[in-house]
Amino acid sequence: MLTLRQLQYFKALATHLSFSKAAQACGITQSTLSAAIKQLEDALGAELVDRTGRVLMLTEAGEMVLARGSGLLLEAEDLVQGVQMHTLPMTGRFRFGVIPSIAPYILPGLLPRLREQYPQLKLHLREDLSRNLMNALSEGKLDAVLMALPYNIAGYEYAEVGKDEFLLAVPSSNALSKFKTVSRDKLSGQKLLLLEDGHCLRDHVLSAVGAKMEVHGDEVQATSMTTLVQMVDNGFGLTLIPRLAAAAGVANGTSLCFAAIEGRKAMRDIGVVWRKHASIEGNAMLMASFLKEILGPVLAVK
Amino acid sequence: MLTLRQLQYFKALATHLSFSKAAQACGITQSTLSAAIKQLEDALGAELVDRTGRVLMLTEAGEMVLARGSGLLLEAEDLVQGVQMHTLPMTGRFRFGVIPSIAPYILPGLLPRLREQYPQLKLHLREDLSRNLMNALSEGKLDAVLMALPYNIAGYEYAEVGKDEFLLAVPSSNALSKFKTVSRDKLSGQKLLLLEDGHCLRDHVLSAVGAKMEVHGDEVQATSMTTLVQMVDNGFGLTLIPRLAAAAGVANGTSLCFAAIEGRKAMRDIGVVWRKHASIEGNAMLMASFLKEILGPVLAVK
DNA sequence: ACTACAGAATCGAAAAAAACGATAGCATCG
DNA sequence: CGATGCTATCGTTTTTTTCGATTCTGTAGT
Repeated sequence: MLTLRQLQYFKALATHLSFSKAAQACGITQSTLSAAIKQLEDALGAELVDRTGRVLMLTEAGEMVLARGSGLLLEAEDLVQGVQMHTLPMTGRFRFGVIPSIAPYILPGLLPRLREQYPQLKLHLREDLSRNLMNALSEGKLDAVLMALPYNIAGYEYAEVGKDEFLLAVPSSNALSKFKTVSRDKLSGQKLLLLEDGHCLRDHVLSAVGAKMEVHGDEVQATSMTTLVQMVDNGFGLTLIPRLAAAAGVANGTSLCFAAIEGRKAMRDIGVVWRKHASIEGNAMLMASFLKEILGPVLAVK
Repeated sequence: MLTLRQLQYFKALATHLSFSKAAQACGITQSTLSAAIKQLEDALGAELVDRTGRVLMLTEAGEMVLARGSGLLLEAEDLVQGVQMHTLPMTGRFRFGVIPSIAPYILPGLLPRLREQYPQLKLHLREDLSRNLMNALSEGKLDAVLMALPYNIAGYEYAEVGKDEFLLAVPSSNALSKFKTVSRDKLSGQKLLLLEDGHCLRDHVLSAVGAKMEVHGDEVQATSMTTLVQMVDNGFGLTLIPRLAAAAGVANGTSLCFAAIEGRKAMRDIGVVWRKHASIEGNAMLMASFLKEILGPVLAVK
């Protein structure tokens, strides 16, 4: 008879491609896992792994079982969560991914209030690039992601939290620093500093003003917004800073001046993303509206 | 920890709404089932059944678990089938539903050939009305259904086997019996005999010629095509018989004459239906093409 | 109100399954 | 031709499942 545990073990085996490593990862001995896999193979009437080669390989049937078995495990987990959620919303575990250009500027204000309003919620946080967070989301390793759009979230659910305006960050030495607002034309020829590749903020900033400005190559890519601010402060160029970060004081201790971009607003959408049909949906939406409330004063909520 | 067995037991409980009956149905004792349900409730952290009332009732959470749990069980079963199928097509169990207006006229020719070509296939047959077969299909109690269209099969997969022409069955005493073909106009005023309600053949025949003919009420509804043929033979009226049944000799021993309907062909589509994404798909399609081959000489395969 | 009854919960014992530790088998590689 | 790194297998221990018997509970009938 097929059991979920067998699938779980097999999934680990498929991930580690080693009986011993997989067993270790599952917290059982190799012999137990070996027996479980054999059971599974018996239940299915097919070999799932090819043990002949130098390295372990999944058979065609194995690939099939991995794909559908993973889905089954996800659904099973989701069923449990769904029931728990249904009985008591905003309790239990909530694994929340947040992108680096949001996390540091929102969490300090968020966590205490969240703990106050939903003391039962066990929040797990992970800060990473959008791409990695979305991967984790699809594999069921995260329940929801707080990220910035535009981003391809086809096949996912989305709840907007607010719109985050990009402000031009100018060192006081720069002539532009005396303006409250700056038109895109004035940016022509200015040097634009960006975060390193992979940060969605980089892409969003580029699409907001990139065409007008001179983008530097690899040598001047910052790994964090803090670094970026320092570089701007030292006259390496200009950059755009989300209002969220500016309001959180990312430029404290520098002489940076902020100016709004005139004309078509330069901004990104911030929102919560989760898997379709996931039973965490209730919590995700509650989290989104909670964030909206908190960020209302900061963001230009449309 | 959630297990598939718990879900299985819970599903039985939800069906029978009685611990003892469900246990009996599962082939276990009441105490075992009771314990399993308690385990499940612990794993999910919620009461699933309301034991207080006169009769057992599912809680809201229980309904949820039933719905999603059933899906999970279906998928699990499908996974097993899928792998078995993948390794060896046309082996193992194949639960096949066939409607009454097809089964008797096709099975005698089908079964021997099927056993010859696919000796490994364990065929389970069920003859019932389209509606009941489709219900069984959706609940995972059947793997595929051989039925006649038009019928609402939205959400299912379909492979056509062939087109089955309706022939006018006329007793030799009737003036129409001397024609090889009959136009619809000639049918005006003739009495039309039909199968009892629920048979799709009834609906198909009605839509083929019903407008032209005089349909009798409840008193002359036959419960099987054999009865219907006898009634026609005894002069109670006319009917349409699928070529499939005629070719199989449904009118043997009677003096019935068959005539084709002129003009727009009166016919039904015969095909195999199965659940979308079911791993039985390979077998279902093989079965369909096998049937097409066998029925080719009989049906007017377009 | 008391009793009888039906059905679910509980308990201890028995059976089955899972997990472990140690060891044997089997490739690959130096 | 060992040595090495893995997986399979075996006997034992531990845990889980199941059973049978009993107790408990709520309902209906007297």
